[in-house]
Amino acid sequence: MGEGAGDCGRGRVTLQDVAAHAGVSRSTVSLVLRESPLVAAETRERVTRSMAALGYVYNRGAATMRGGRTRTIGLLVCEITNPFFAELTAGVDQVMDAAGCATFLANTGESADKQDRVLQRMREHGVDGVILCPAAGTPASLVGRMRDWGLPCVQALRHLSARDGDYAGSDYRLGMELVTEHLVRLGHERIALVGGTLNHSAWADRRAGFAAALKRHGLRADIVLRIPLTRRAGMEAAAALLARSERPTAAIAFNDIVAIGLMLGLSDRGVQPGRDFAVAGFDDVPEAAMARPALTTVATQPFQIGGEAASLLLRRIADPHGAPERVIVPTRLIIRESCGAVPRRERGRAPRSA
Amino acid sequence: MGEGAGDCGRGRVTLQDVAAHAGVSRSTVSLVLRESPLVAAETRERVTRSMAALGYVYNRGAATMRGGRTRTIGLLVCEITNPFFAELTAGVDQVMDAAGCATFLANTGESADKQDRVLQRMREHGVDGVILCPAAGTPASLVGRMRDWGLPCVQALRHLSARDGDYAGSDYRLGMELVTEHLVRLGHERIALVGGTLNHSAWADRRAGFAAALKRHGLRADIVLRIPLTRRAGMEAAAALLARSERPTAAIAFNDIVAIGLMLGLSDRGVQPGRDFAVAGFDDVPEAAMARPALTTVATQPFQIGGEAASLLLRRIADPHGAPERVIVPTRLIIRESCGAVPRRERGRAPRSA
DNA sequence: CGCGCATTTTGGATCGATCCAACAATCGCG
DNA sequence: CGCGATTGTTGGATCGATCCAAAATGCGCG
Repeated sequence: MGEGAGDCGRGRVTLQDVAAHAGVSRSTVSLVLRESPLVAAETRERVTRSMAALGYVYNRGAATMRGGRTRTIGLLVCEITNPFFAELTAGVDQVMDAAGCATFLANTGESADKQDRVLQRMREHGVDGVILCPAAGTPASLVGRMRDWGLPCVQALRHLSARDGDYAGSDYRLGMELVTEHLVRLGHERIALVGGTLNHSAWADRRAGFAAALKRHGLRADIVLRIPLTRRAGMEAAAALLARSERPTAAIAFNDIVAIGLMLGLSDRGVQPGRDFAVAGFDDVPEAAMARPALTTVATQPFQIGGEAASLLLRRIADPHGAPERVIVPTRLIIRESCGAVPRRERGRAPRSA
Repeated sequence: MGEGAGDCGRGRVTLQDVAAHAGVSRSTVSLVLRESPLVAAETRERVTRSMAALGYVYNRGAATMRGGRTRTIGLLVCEITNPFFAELTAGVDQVMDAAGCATFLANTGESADKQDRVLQRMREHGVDGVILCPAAGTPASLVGRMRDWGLPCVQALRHLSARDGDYAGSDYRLGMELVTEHLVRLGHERIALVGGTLNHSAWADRRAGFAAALKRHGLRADIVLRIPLTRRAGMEAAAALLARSERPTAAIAFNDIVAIGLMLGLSDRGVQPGRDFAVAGFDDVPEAAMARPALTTVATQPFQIGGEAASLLLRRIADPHGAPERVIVPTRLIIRESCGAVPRRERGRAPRSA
């Protein structure tokens, strides 16, 4: 069917074909495509009809060659199966879709090697910019290297250097101070921090907030466990916590997943979280409200962070030489049941959260 | 630094520049790039060094124009924040990364409109193919339309027509028969099915399996609830289940998230899942093994499905006119505690699963 | 009518890599 | 030495859209 250009499908309709069909020149069709006010209404109408009739598809690759942008960005996350990164991704997608940009996704799996490889590939594809959740072990020099490449980059959730480059994330430090203060107010003096095995800013910030809050009250921040960030590892960490000589009465986990595992491990050992032991999480994933007891945690709004990171990247692409920005999405302490009763015995049972 | 081509960064190094630096022609550099055996070892060496010295980046867009593939594919998922789709995405990423392809991700949010828009955009970017988890309400004609476009497409998890086009997914029907049989064997006669609000093949298949298994035993499949696929809706569905005149003794949920919500709702109402009421899930997300009681469910291995979908798409791109394939990843019934005791009273407490 | 001016339209050059046919260099061998 | 085969290398044309300077068109007005 149609102009009989090729044999069987790969005969793509070009702007030239549309021009011939509408009886105008390539240039005019190009102007119509880009909604230039220069073309007469009647001509525009005719060309538009020809495009529809031939089933024309814009070839963005060809357009790019003549010096333009690709309207394409890259998103590198550490672990897409982590709901936290999945939410971030959804936020990025929403903003980028609205801006008419397509997003390359790559799951680095915390491997700096894969991250390098993927970044290289995205460069070859000519992405206009990148949103990067740096894998643990990424050298801080990467930011400078990307600047040399002329590739706009927004770091998200984690950053390689405290002052360098664009960044969107939460104030983990403040969030951690909030929960820690909360536990101290409830009377806890021996509070454990249960973190991941990897070193990156999201961990350093949490740890700093934890230490700062305890220090303010003359308490020591010396109970720190480092375990894989899985439900199961959290469950197993309960034993380690209970076995300590000076047994802690509360624990704050790096994230909700670990906190929920921790609660399970505690109750499996006859220690009821929220009554015999306080547990707090971080992130406020949907699961947290549904846990039993419902989990006290710090909301970090990853979807919003994703949206902010995307908007910031679009701004940076439009103005590559602008001053670096750091967008901090506020955290909120969400008080539920899991830190409820300790150390005073509570009256009956804690109220259900809505 | 370097050749001083442009003013401040956008002066990209081209193949021509490399050629000049190495004292050969464009064509030779191009051959080196594509690892042709035609180039002399000494020349190859020299060119390689020049590329490194100038910081050359391959421009895949330009290469594409001359008729080649983009080495780019599109992945359209319904809801990336659903762990099931996130796992699928990770599986796709793994295979595509290994094949040197970049993946455009789009989150359609079950909107056929957004799906159309995104598909169009991906066509403009010249993707070599698409992995599509069709949004609910997608017209079955889409498969044919994509064929007309000459755009290879693998449907994943859901399909628009039972026989048309390439597909990778689980055998939901068989999986559902397995759980249903399991519950019947345990003595249940009034079993509820708790599904989502949307109509698509993943629901139709489950429902068919449920009905078939019950019919084999002369039981009626008439208790079917349709609720949003969230933990909270599952929790609220417990009330509806318990309120029915002929109260069911067991329920199978569309997925684990709903099942876990259901269990919470039941125990909040004093009905202990696994003892007073049997609950089964679907998918086997990590959370299922950690729930209390641990959830009996059907493992569907979304990561593997993603990998299979990606491999199939690569095959289809290599051979666009090959016969359609349907890859079915087997399901497994995972028996844990949540269907334990009913209807006979059980001795003591169910054993903990490892 | 011819000129200036505003409005539309146009063809050639261009982006950066690939394809292809042709060419240069080297070698074996009768 | 001449010829064909083999091995390396090359320049011109090409992909499809955009940029730009220039041309065509229409219109008002002295």
